[in-house]
Amino acid sequence: MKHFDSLSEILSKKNIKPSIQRIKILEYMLGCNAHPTVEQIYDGMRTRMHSLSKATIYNTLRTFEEKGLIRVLSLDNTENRYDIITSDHGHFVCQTCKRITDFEMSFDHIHVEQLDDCKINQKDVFYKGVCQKCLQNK
Amino acid sequence: MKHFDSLSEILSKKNIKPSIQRIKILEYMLGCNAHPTVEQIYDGMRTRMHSLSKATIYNTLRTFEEKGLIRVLSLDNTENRYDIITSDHGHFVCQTCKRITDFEMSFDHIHVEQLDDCKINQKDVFYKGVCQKCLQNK
DNA sequence: CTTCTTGCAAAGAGTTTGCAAACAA
DNA sequence: TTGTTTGCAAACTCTTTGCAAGAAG
Repeated sequence: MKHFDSLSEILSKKNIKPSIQRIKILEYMLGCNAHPTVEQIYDGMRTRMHSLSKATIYNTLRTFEEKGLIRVLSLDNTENRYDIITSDHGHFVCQTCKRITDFEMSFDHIHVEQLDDCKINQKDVFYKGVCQKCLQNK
Repeated sequence: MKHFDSLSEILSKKNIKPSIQRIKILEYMLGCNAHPTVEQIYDGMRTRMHSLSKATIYNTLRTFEEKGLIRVLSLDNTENRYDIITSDHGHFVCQTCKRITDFEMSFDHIHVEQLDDCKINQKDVFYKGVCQKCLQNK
């Protein structure tokens, strides 16, 4: 199976029609292990795709989110960051360099009795602070 | 000790000069056990305080955040929500009614080795889903 | 007097939307 | 054809900022 086909299949399985733009954006998100902003996606993709509109990126990312392909990280009401959903993990946000690092953690043993009657769709853990690199550069 | 004095003292202890507006906003935040938006604070306070500017609320809340009095919950890049900092707790966000409920949880036993070299200032846990009430109303 | 705070209006940042053209089924 | 997606520009929402007037010490 070719690379391109598999991307296309990921989309189809989620009931997203696989347009070129959507495939390329998915490819970008999978290849990029940061947590890019729309701006970064836009800049990063324009080298290879000349006519791509930010509106399309916004729309595509929203579609992806609705279908459960990505997670939107809204950290401080500035730019959103986007994260391909893989396994359970927490996010560490460096308040200095704004970089986000994933860290492994399982949510299984965090049981909250108080929420037994609610339907829980998503669990997010954010730690905020200063990363090692920025601590050293002070 | 009078009520007003104690509010004023809370601010002074955090090195925030206790202006009328700041005291009133603090009072509102303490009395309100929701997680209000700026709009809600504005509406809620105007009944008792006629000349109050939104800019002042924004500025005050930012000051409060910087001094560690409140926490800003940026959930989806729409309006921010503001939370008086008390003890450790998680937040459950109902995606239907948008209400936020606190739930008790301690972060102590969640140790992440990977982050040992980082300075962690804040830990946030968000669960998102549908609350009991909204599940019933379907 | 000097400094900090308030309130208004304007500016700014990020995101969404309306619509015509392009594309796909 | 018929419906969906794209791309541009304009609109929109929330937040911040500049500045003059006011309050506090």
